[in-house]
Amino acid sequence: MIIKVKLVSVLNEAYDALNDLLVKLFNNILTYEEKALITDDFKDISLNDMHVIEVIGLSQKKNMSSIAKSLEVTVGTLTIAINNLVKKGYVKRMRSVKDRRVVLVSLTEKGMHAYKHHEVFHDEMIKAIMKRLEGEQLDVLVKALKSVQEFFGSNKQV
Amino acid sequence: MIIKVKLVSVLNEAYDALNDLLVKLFNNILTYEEKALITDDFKDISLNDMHVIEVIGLSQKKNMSSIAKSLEVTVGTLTIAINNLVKKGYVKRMRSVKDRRVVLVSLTEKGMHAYKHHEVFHDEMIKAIMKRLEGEQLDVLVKALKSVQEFFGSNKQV
DNA sequence: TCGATATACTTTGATTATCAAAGTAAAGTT
DNA sequence: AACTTTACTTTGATAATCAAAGTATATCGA
Repeated sequence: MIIKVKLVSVLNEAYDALNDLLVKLFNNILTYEEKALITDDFKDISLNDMHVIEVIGLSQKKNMSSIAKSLEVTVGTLTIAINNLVKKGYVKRMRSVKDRRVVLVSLTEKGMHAYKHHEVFHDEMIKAIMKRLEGEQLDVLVKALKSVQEFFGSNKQV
Repeated sequence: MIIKVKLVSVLNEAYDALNDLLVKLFNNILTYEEKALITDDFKDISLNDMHVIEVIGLSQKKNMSSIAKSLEVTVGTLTIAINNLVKKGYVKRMRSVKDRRVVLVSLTEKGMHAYKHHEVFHDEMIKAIMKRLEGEQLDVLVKALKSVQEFFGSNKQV
């Protein structure tokens, strides 16, 4: 009897802890990310702008449709976001020569700097986690997160 | 707009795995939550509305300032959100008798139902996570999340 | 090859969330 | 009683978003 009660309370603790942590984590990541953006160099980009920049990436040019798909917004919405980023000098637009309907988008020098700046935020976060976990714990965490991930993966069409 | 980030730097496998998992987890929770909201009963509330309802809660009445603070928005913004929720029948407004400047907000029956509905989502999510983790794994996950939490906590004023 | 259809994008009109600043009403202070 | 502070609402402006209409180019079928 006592054992049962104890087990339940241990589980409850984990339950509460998880619930609490997930909710807080969520908000904190958002606000932290927001704040990490506001620097002297890039004071004119929003978090939203930054995510567009991330998706465009450093490598090749991307067309509007594929970027919109990655961001899960309509192409119309993206057009407006890109207009903005072009105006601010972070992004270049080009017509494809092969198919003149297609608009190819890429980062300017300034855009690439912003991209790299934002990268630091993620880097610090991951390093902070890793620093606090030792050896096997890290493996266990990765496994745990993977199984959580599977849960969401299997429920995507809900 | 969905948040998507890719890191180029390759420190080691755990680093990449963590980065990938955290980013995915973040997006998945968001979309899952969004979808869990859309039901026959509550088709007129946004995720945003839901968060307001969540903060108001089931217990006592809350004044505008404290709700706005919890949500980290201005009171003006909240006024508009509350107008909306009152119009839709989820929330009641009342003047405080003690201090007639103060507006006290609480959930209607309908609002409480919405609150409970959303609670079930959280419950299912946490239970699903716990079901997939065994003994030590759960522990490690909680510890890891706590340390991430600490990282953000200690960087709040950045 | 021409006309119809499809594709890639932009524009438009509407809605929602947001803020800062101005406005209103009540409470507190001197 | 006059001034200040507090609690909230309103206003004006901006950003993100979508659906639907519009434009230009490409492709396909007869």
